[in-house]
Amino acid sequence: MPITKTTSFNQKQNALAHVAKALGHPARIAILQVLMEQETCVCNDIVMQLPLAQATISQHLKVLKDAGLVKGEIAPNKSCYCINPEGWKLAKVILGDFMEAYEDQATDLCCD
Amino acid sequence: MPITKTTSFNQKQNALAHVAKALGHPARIAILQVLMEQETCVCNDIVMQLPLAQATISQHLKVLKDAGLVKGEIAPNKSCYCINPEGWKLAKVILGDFMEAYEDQATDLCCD
DNA sequence: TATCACCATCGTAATTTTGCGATGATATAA
DNA sequence: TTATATCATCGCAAAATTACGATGGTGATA
Repeated sequence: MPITKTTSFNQKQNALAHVAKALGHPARIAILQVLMEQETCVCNDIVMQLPLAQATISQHLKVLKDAGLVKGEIAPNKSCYCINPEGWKLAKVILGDFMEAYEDQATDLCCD
Repeated sequence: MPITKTTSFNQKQNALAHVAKALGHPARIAILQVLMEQETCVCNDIVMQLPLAQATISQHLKVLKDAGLVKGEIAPNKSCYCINPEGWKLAKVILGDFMEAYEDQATDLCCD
């Protein structure tokens, strides 16, 4: 595979793709929803609420952490895993800006 | 892999993940940006503007079509590939709703 | 008809993702 | 000290993604 993904595109494109990719799996969406509903940051309720093994959840959480959507203080026993407000806000802006960039002025001009 | 992704999660979660996944690759972002800048729907400028083979672009376009973000009338010669206004709007809502669902009320409560 | 431009699809190879059991590490509770 | 609970990580297997060359199909053009 000659083309190396990350070097061929600019920073914005890579950043956007990175966040979107993290959201690109239903399990990860479900995990985020659990974290949203959770007032306290107590964790591992995730494992109970989802039909996935603990190792799998942990893996998904890592992806979400890498994307900056989640942060976690791994204080064993008093575990803490929650949404990263800064990262979330940034993701919202990045995604929002991109989606807003297209205004459907061409609705009637385009294709059929 | 016992758990079959699509059956274990609800419709909304799958729909969201599906769109996000389509956005989860820099090449696809770049393709959409080309389509956004393109007033006319003339295509294959994409192939010229990106460092990817035609077959690869075509594959990415298929992913974007499946996600409803792009539509294409394959009228040979007078080709037409453009952003799908309806699908785009829907994606914007789906993504937007999800990202808005989290308000950072817990910024100070959470973790550290 | 033969050629050209445009695009989908097939076949293939490398890489990445996904999922899970097993294992280890760490702090608390018994 | 000995469990127990919580979570990360390793190792493995199956599946999906990514990229490309080659091929084929189709409409316009020479």
